[in-house]
Amino acid sequence: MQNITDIIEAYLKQILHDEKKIEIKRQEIAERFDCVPSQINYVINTRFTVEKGYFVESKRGGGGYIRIQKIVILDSHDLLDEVSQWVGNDLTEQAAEDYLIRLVNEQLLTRREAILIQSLLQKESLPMALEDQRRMRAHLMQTVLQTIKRL
Amino acid sequence: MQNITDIIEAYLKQILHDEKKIEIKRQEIAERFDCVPSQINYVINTRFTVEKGYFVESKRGGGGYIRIQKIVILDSHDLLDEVSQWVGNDLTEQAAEDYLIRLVNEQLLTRREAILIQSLLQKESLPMALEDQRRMRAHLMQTVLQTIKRL
DNA sequence: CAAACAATAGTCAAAGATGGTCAGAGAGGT
DNA sequence: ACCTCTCTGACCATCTTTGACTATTGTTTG
Repeated sequence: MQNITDIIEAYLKQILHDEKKIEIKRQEIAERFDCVPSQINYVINTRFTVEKGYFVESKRGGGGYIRIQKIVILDSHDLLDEVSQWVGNDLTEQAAEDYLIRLVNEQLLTRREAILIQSLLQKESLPMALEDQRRMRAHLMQTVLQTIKRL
Repeated sequence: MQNITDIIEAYLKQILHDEKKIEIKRQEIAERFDCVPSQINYVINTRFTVEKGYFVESKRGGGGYIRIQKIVILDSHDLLDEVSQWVGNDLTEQAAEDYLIRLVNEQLLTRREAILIQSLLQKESLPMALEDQRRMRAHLMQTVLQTIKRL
């Protein structure tokens, strides 16, 4: 945890813990953490993705900003359907993990359950060509999502 | 006990005696013991395996690490190993269900967990030829059994 | 108002920083 | 000699950091 990305991620998440939404100036954050501005894009692209449950907007030009919001879904059924849509029929290992963490955070799964499922979705568990693997993983994830509904 | 592998193994285990989990930088350890970095992989692959009760994670790139965790040994490990033997590399849907029920009865899984896993092992979730299906099911079940050990 | 200028943010590819793999050399025991 | 375990290094994979170039929006100027 001594790489800048993790530090900036922690900083932003700590704020998001209290506020529901934050608005930053890319340049300011970059200065505060003494890094190049595009580093901020990297943080956002890797740590504040849809899979992880964030919604990001931005505007360029004078008075520009980057706004990060935690996606709030009131009804858990909706969340399941939405994740189902995002998953589609192609899913990487990383995205699967992100979704599972999300489901744990939304208390639709326990940590144990998520770990079990994750272990089944990792590449070692799906011995087949990469492309088939992703399709299979998506298929299994869809099953999980449907199963959660009737638990 | 004069080879580096044993020395590094002892060093790491001594730390793991106090801490439940350690996180190292491959390069640092290699330097400390004056060996090539890949030596560390050798140590981990031969001395910190799942069979020996360790769980290892790692990350590459800036801020990378290797994390080693001791798995808590349950008395039920025998049962898990036994089931693992029975399962082998061929498993029918019915047999899978029976084993899962057994694991629930032995309180190694909750009912919910078993249902989730079962849904992933049913034929609808494994779209492939029957024979491959049974092999895949066995493979996934083996993963489950291993994973339970570190839950 | 259009053109120039200023102020932001985005993209992308290259470089940097780690860890992983694997085949072959080396060492120790039988 | 032969076998097994250890050690090494070249090459690979993945994640992070940087910076040059691009795109968009707001402001000023002719």
